[in-house]
Amino acid sequence: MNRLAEVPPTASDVRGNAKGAPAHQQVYHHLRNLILFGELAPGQPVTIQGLVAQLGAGMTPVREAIRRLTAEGALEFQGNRRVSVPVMTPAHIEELIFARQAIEPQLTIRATQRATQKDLEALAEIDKKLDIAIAKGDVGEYLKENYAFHSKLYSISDSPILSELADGIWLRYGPSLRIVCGRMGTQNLPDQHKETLDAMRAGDCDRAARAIREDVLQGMEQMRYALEHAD
Amino acid sequence: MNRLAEVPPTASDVRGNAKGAPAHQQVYHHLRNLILFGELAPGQPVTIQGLVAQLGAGMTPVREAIRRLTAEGALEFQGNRRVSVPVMTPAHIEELIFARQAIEPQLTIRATQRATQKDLEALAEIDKKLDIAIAKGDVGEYLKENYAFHSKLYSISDSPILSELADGIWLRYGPSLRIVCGRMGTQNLPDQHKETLDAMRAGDCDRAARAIREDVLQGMEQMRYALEHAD
DNA sequence: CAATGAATAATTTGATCATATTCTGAGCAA
DNA sequence: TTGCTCAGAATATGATCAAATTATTCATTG
Repeated sequence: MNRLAEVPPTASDVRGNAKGAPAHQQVYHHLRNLILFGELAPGQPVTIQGLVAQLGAGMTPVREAIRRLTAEGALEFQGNRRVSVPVMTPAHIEELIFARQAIEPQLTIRATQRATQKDLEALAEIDKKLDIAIAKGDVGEYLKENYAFHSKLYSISDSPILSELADGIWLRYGPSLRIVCGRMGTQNLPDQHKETLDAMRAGDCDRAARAIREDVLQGMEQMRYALEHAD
Repeated sequence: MNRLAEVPPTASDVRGNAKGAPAHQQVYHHLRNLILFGELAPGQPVTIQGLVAQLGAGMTPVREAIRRLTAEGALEFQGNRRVSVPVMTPAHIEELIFARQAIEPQLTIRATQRATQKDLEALAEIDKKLDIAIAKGDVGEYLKENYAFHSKLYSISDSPILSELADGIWLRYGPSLRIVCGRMGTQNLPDQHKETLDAMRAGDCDRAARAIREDVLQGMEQMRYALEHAD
């Protein structure tokens, strides 16, 4: 008993996977969301047997999910065969800043070229929810909607490889982002989304790219600053 | 019997891992090299049981290795639960070109800043072997040494995240690169390595970055051309 | 006598495998 | 064409083995 499929949806309501999906995918998505939205703290060890107990899944699916996340950089080997959530260092942030500002503007350009009316409306919708989350000071909701905005942008761009890269990068700073936001609240958060949307509506690739680049840089610099003044 | 550890080294001589490493890592590295150096053709299906038989490993390690490579984009799910080596499309190349020319120059800049005399000598050594391989028309050797050169550059840069990204990208076009080189031989291959080395010796970051960018672009454009005139 | 620390026992966790179950797609019958 | 059956392949499980960490013991020393 207590299989994953039988767990009540409230406990393990995992977004982004069908009910009938293979267990290893469900575990993967569950764990991924945990990491992406900061449910797991940096440095926290992730044990196979712990997840087996927590999710009511078998060892093999859990194992595979962990390998996958490890390959994506969302988890890291600790030399001895344990895995844990990576801790962010200034050097890591440096690299992530470069990678994001190199990739995301390009995705935005492509998205601008391909966006339909429907796409723009969907983005606007997400951005509205984001504003509400900020106004309410709801950090968890902010993280989800902010990710949703960028993620939607990726999917519009119709660039699977670059999207995957961007997604992978996002996964790497999820845990730390949560910590930073938790400390600073939702005020002073970057939001160049409206400028981005305006530019996209006008079909102005370069302006949209610049806006996203600005959004990315502001967010990352803020995170860097917060982490440097943490300990 | 017939465990991985007991197989004679000739059969499954897997580079880049210690003897005592866990089986899933050994399988991973083995399969990775197979893909990286074009032993597996694009489109070719990769079955779990096939690898179990071929490598003399158990199912679980093979399974994990496949998940990891899939996460890295070196293999892809085919919807139904088959896995195969991805085929390169013009759209994919487009994305890979952008990603490489965005990331590798930055890695080169960092490598130039950090390179010791020893590092430069190691690079020169690899480049010499590369020249020999080209002269001999040995495609397999060319692929290995060319990868070795860039890989060494990554490691000098001391930028783990960007290096991992670059490595992942490399993994995606390995199979196709093999095909292209097999068809065209080793003539007319790009080699801005000497220019890169010169610039690095002089500590000229920008010149080194430009040289690598040129190297990358030449190689990728050649591949694009070859693939477009393939079918 | 208390404190330290090396040696070892106990426990936790990871790695692997054999096996049972489920799923897919090809071949065949209606 | 549509539906059914079945072989083969993927998925999942729990048992077993191995490694590593933690706890404990006990002799030695200040």
